[in-house]
Amino acid sequence: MDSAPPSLFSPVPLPCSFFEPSARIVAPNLLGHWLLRRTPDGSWAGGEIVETEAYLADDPACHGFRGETARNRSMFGPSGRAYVYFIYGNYFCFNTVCARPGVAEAVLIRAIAPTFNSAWMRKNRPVKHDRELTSGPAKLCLALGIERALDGVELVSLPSEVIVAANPNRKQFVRKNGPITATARIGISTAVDLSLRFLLGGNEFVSRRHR
DNA sequence: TAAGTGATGCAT
DNA sequence: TGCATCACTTAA
Repeated sequence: MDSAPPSLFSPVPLPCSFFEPSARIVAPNLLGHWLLRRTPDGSWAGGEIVETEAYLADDPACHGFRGETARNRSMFGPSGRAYVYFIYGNYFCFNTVCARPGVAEAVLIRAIAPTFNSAWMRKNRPVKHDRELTSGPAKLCLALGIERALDGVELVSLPSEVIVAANPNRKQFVRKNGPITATARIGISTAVDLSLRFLLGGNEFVSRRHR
């Protein structure tokens, strides 16, 4: 099904309009679509998004809640771009920017299935089992080589280093791994009661400890 | 369960 | 300028 040779694979990026609604809407809609990273040989690595979190403009847990800074600038830009930030002195996390310019909303990608070019991802992040490869927000950034240089890049344009592409078989993927469930978000200390984490509980690559 | 890691942002 | 905090991971 999803195992076509990466070099023959021509993904179609999701359109800008996909990311224009509130992150609350976009976050569940992203489940089952593809997060893809261009590799040095021009092929694609990545896989199906299986866990997301929405961060909203009026949400104290959102990095943009207290206004624009150098760090969160991309969140205030147009939708369909990446917001990549550095955290805990070691790691990067990857978001898709949503809503219109000036409105700081984004979707944190917390886990993907390592469907395409997992050999390349394992070079970036050596692990015993594929299960550990991309089952967390910083894990997938390591596996895909996502770092600060990719902050702000267009996710809707094929020449980009990172894109979010339409999975033509999304419906089947969601049916097989779903239903989509919503829970509280992970690792935050404010707005802990909001149900803005979305996941496909039947998929083994959902982040481990918080299934 | 806790330590590691350093940028970030707000208080001083 | 200083310091608490942090949308995490790993080793134990």
